[in-house]
Amino acid sequence: MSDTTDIFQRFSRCLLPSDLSAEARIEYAALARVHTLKADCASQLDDGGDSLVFVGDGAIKLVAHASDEREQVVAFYFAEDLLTVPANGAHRYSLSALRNTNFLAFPYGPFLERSQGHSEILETLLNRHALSLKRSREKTIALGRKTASERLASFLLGMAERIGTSADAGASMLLDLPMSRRDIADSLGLTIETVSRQFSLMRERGLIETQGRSGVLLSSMSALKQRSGSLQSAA
Amino acid sequence: MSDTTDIFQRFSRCLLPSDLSAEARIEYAALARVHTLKADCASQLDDGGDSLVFVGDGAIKLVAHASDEREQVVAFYFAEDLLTVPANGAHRYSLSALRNTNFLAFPYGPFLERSQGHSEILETLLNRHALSLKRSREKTIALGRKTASERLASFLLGMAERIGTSADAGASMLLDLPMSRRDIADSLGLTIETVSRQFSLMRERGLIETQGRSGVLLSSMSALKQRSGSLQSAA
DNA sequence: CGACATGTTGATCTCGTTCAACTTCCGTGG
DNA sequence: CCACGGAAGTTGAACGAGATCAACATGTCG
Repeated sequence: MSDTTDIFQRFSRCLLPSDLSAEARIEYAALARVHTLKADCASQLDDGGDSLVFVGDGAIKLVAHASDEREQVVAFYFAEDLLTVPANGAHRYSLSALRNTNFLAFPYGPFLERSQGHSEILETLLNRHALSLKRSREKTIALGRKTASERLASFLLGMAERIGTSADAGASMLLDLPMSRRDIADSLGLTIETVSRQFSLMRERGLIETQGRSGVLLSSMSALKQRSGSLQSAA
Repeated sequence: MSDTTDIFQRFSRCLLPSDLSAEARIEYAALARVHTLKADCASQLDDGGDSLVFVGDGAIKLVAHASDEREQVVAFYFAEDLLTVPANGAHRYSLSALRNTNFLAFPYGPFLERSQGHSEILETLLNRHALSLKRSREKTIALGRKTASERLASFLLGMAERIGTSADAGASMLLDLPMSRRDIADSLGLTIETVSRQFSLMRERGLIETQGRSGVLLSSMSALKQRSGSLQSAA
């Protein structure tokens, strides 16, 4: 879909200041490594340091591997998202593509050095980090204190916000989920069976309709919000 | 302990560049609000936007309130830590002191505006955000995929890193925990009873010794790491 | 020293897991 | 275009880690 120059241009357009010099752009390009990942393929990309990743198109999951074959999906990312992949510490992190995906990876340290004094870039990075942190905290709340059905409701609402297409004036939304039930389970700290059962329950209750493996119609956003275990006032 | 000027000076020393002009410092000071919180007291501090908080001394917890009386401790913070408190969205956030605490609160937006063009400050903020994000992700892994005993082991190791005092050459460490069993439970997504039982189990297994409510001696850091559900190689 | 919060321990229950069988979806090749 | 096969998803039954309910112990502060 995108070739090498396309994706860097997209990055450039999304994240670099419009008045940045051509030389500076070239310096960033020199740091970037283009990755193309087919669906279901994983990428390690630990160069002895953190990585900064810009998603060109497609969809990926950031996975943390705890000790023995236990996987936790830390987050999902889509086109134009920016994320950091930690170097391997207490847990091993990897990126996997949910569908065919192109992304750009920068070594985090050198990227920051190159950005010394470029406030606009730093500010953009800061905002993206803040967004990641906010989402990570929401996830903490879900995993720490919510039931299986609340977690799934929160998940669907979160996905609707990011990749949903709105149907009748926002009362309902349509989702085309790129991730499998296993991915959802690994993201919500549940098993595939529990996720599947919760999908069925929601279907029975008329909250959602499903179409094939990936299509989900959120029939009533407000009802879903009520069942997501969040504050009522935020509905 | 600290008075108003003390805490701003500490902030200034920790986070502002050493070559920053006196005028600029005064501008930051004008944005800051000093808060003094007695142990067990909470502070809302939602001025219609996110807040940036610098902890002068003491210890605080960032708490998210899900719907009905369910609380999740999102993170603990100690002296010289910097954190963001999200404005109320899907969940309501508040800060509570674990012991008497002084902290500085800035409105996030204005702080950033004031920092326009000050790369050093932005970079510092960026690093602090990255640290918060890393910790939040570790927590996600713990809450998503670890057992009660692994969660407690991870928690104790994390606390040792931040507020522990090392005994015999690092093989064991001493902790003076400022938070109650309830706080620990709310942080780990467990109940106080489960946390208490896990403490007892660890004591029986010789992994820790406890002294009163807050004293914990981590007798064997390496054994604890093995039981924390992390990668072996990272031990 | 005494009172009451905080913490511990025990018995029972429950939500989500595990193990297992079955069904549906979807890509592939005839 | 359809039929086949395997992967993904669903459903059921039994189990278990942690929750809940309840009683008791201990630490800390007045």
